[in-house]
Amino acid sequence: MGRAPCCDKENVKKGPWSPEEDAKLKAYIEEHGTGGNWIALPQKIGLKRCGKSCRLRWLNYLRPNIKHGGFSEEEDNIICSLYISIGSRWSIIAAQLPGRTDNDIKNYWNTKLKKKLLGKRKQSNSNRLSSTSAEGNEENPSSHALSNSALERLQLHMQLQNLGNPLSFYNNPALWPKLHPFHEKMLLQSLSESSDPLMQHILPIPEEGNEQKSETYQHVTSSLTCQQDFTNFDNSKVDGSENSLNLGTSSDNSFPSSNATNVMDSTIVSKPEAVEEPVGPIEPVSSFQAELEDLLRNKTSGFIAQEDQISNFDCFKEMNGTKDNLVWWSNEFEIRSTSSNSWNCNSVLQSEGMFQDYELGYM
DNA sequence: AAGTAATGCAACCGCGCGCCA
DNA sequence: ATGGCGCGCGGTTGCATTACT
Repeated sequence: MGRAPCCDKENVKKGPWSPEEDAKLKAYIEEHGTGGNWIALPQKIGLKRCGKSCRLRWLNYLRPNIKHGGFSEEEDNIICSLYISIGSRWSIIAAQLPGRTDNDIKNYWNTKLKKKLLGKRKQSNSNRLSSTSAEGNEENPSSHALSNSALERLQLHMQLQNLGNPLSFYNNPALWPKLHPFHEKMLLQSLSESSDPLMQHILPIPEEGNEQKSETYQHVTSSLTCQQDFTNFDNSKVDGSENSLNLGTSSDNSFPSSNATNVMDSTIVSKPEAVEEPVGPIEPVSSFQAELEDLLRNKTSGFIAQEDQISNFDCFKEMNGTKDNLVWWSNEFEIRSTSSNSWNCNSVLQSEGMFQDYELGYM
C-alpha cells in the first residue's frame, strides 16, 4: 500500500539542474505561470523532472529577487528572534525576509547561526546544562517530550540570557525579544499547540477576574482579541495538526500563483470559525506548572521595563546590534504597511489594531 | 602535494493539509 | 462523508568546495 508516487520515478531526472533546464523552466513560468499544477508542468515543458523538483527549483533559485548568502545582522536578529518564538517554521520566518527562501534560511541556521549562538553557550554553560539535562532525562520522563527544537530554543534563551535558570527568562518580560504582534500571536499559537509542558505555560495566565494581569499577558492577549475572540482558539485547536495554521509561504513574496495563501486571512478569519465554544484559560496540569504560574504572576505584577536588561540581551550584543534593533519590528512593520511584498494589504489592515496594542504595551 | 575532515548548499523525501469531485 | 490529488513544509541527504594536517 502506501502513497502513490507523485511522478514516475524511473523516468525522472534527479540531481543538479543544468542551465538548459533552468532556462526552460524559467522561461515557461515567466510567460505562462505554473498553471496551478506543478505536477503537470514538467510534461508541458518537456522536462524530465518531478513536478515537486520544478517547484523547488523555481522557489529556491529561479524566481526573481532571490538573495543568496550574505545575511545581514538585521536578518540574523530576525531569524534568531523568530526561531526562539516559533521554532523551525522556516516558511514563516522566510516570509518576513524578502528575497530569502525557507531553504536558504534553514541552511543558514543549521550551518552558521545556530553554531554562532549555541556554540558559545556550550562553552560557557556546558557544565550547568549538561548536568541539568542529564538529570532531566533520567529522572523526569516529561523531559523526553521536549523536542530538539524546543530544547534548542530553551538553550538559546539561556545563552542569550547567560542565566542558569531557564525559568528566569520567562519570568521577566523585559528580557523577551521584541516581537511583531503577529509573531507574538504565532508564539501564543505555538504554546497552545505545543505538547511540551514548559512551552504550554511560558505565558503567565492570570486568574479570572484578576485585574493585575501581567503586562505581557495583557499585551499578547490584547493582540489576539483585537480581531477575533482568540480565547476560542486553544484546546480544541490542539489536535496535533500543527500545520493547520497555514501562514503562507516564502513563495508568496513574488510568486505569481493565484492561490497564494494570505498570511493573516487564513489565521484570523478561517480558523476561529471552526471553534464554537469559548474556552477559558489553560488550566495548570501539574504542580510544576501551577508553581510556575504562581511565580510568574507574582514576579510580573508591578513589573517595570528595564532597558538595561534589554541591552544585555546577548543576542543583539553578540551581533554587534544595539537597542535600535529592538525597534526594528515596528519600523519594519510600517515599511511593510506600504508595500505588499510579504505582508499583503489585507494582512496589514487587519494587523493595525494589533500593532496599536503592541505600541501601547511596549513602546 | 595529497589525503582527510569539515562545511555549505542544493536537492530530495515523506508527511500532513486543504481542496475538490 | 470520503477518498484522491496536488501543494507546501520541515527534515534529511549527498555532493562540491574549503580548510586543515
